[in-house]
Amino acid sequence: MTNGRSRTGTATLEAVARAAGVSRATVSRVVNESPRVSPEIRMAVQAVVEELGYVPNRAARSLVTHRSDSLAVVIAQPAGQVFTDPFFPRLLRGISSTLAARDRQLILMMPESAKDEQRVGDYLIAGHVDGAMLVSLHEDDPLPARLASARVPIVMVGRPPRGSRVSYVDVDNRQGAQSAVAHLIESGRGVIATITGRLDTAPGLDRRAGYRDALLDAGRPIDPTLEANGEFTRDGATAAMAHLLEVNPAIDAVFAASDQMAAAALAALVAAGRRVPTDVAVVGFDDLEIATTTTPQLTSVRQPIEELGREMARLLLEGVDAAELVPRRVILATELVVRDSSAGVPAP
Amino acid sequence: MTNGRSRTGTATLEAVARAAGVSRATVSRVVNESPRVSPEIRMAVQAVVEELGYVPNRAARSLVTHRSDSLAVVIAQPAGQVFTDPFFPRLLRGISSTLAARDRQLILMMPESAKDEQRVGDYLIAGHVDGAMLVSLHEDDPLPARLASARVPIVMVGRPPRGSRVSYVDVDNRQGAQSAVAHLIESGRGVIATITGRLDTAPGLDRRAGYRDALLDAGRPIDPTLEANGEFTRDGATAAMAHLLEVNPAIDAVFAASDQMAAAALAALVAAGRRVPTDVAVVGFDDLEIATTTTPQLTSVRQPIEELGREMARLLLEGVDAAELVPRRVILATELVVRDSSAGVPAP
DNA sequence: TCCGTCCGTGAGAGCGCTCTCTTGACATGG
DNA sequence: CCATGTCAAGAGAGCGCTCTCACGGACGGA
Repeated sequence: MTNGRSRTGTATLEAVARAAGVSRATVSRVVNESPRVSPEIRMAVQAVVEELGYVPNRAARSLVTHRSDSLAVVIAQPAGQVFTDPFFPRLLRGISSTLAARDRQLILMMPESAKDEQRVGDYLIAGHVDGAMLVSLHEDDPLPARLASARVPIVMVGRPPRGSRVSYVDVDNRQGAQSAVAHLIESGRGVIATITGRLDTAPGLDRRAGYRDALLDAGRPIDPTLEANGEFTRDGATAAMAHLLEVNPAIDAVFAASDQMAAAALAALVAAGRRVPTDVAVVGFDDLEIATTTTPQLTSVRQPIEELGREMARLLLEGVDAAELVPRRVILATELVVRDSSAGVPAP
Repeated sequence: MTNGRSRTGTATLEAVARAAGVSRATVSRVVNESPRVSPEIRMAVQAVVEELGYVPNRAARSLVTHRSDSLAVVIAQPAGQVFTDPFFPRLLRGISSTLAARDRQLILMMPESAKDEQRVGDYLIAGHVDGAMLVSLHEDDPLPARLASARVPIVMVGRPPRGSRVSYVDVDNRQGAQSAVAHLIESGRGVIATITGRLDTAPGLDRRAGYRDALLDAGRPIDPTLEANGEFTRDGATAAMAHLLEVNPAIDAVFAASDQMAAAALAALVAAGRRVPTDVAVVGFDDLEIATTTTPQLTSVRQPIEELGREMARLLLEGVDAAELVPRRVILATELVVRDSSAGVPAP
């Protein structure tokens, strides 16, 4: 103790062993739930552990097992980008809940520069953690490959680009979009447009694909003039909506690939004199808070974000225990939340 | 290695010492930047360290130093409560940046139940971390006291209740509110109301106090009928606004203790046929995204959240190194961001 | 009854590091 | 010239744990 303050929890294996009249090894077995201990001794030792408030020293354990029992979460947010929605907290919560249940530590790393990220890589490769969860890396980030070649188990969130061989967890963007558009079709909408997200991202592409799926499923044609790129931004969506109305005034429904864009589209529609949902129905994606603050409230596709986190952690723990690194993936279903913006049937 | 996979970074102090032809102790001195090493030997050892890619084993170091070089962040979000704003990510980012710069690890813990929190406490007290940052605990949470009595250095965010003797970092809510209201006064508003937050919270009280300060500073009286409790909720603010208009129809400005409430108040004003900002000016607090999505955009008080995080980490690191636990506090200034909702001068 | 087997338990090594103590080289002062 | 001081460097103990191996008693079959 360099600072002169004492810590509790000072009980050691040795102390417990002495108090219980057994050897260190036996206490270790009890603590680690080895079956090779007789019931009586187990009970006796557990009692002493309880009494002394013994907590294993992770450092000592780690030193010999070469396991740290801690997993890293790397959130590499592109420089300066703001956190505009509660995605990260919810994801972290999911991850945290799984790790806590398995008695693992969550080490959070948020590199802000390329240099930071280099350091993060060094750290992870040095074996200080048993594995890492990678969130929100840009497409050409070298970290996944670096970790993979150092044989550090990793799990990513979101479908990785270029079919790289890593484990990942994702939301079923395609099916989510499909169900949203199917809902519009079922509720009687005739001319359904979409405002797509950035088409160099997996969600952007997948959500457009889901939109097309739904149309084709219903035997309708794909009309390129009903698709406009909103770049996942508010301004992009405003422009896209205006463009769509101009090219195709008969539009009576819009599926936007994000709630942000849906909100902007809604405003643009109102500005253009359309009534929502009477004249035009609007559906978003993500089910953020903004979906409930617009008038009317937005129908949207809800993502199971906490579960995404839980699955990431679970997958990673499996990977850590596995003898070999076999890439695995988990795709989670979404849920359509119907609100006023898609209610009613269009006027005849 | 239980899983048969090898790790890099296997170089040990011993290996470096052998390669450099010195003793382990000398390498240790070089690595830990002890001045008691001759320049030549230092250089030689550093070269070998570089060459072998040696990275100290934290577990081994921790075992002898009784320091973990890791700090916990405990986010105890009241059960089920949603994360509606980007406060946590930004705070974490600030914390992370300071810790990374000092080569410390950030261990994130998000207890979801009382049982979880008990475990978190056990963990922290067991000495696995050098200190803890506590975020968003409810007022009667036993954790701070528990940690304090176990002599675990802690720092909290937000003024703690009942003048307890812990270090904390906070935003100057009072001054922030004061500047917002002063701005309304300066721009010619005559009857300024406030929608307060929950008055059992420090921010709720402090922001109301700031509102009153500004009025008194301008030589105006405090009129209780101009204060209505919005409970920090949208619905509460809607009701509060309606009530204020009823009691005092001459209102030409409203200071709401949060952007959420300001947005609701704005909607209520519009619904009541008032023009914003022509008839009534509206100012919020927090400067969340919502402040820029309303029409007109909201003037608001911006909090330096990243800096809050940085200060927390800095304060905690100081506390860890200190010989004694002396509670310290840091109060950060806010910044008024003027937008359209408070523009112009009221109609005569 | 004797031997082989099984299994609960203990002894002891050693994980990689820090830190105290010791050693020895060299400079300085009486 | 020797006592003394200074300082770089090494030797070695030991942090708290796990894990292998050895041991000894119980048990079953011949």
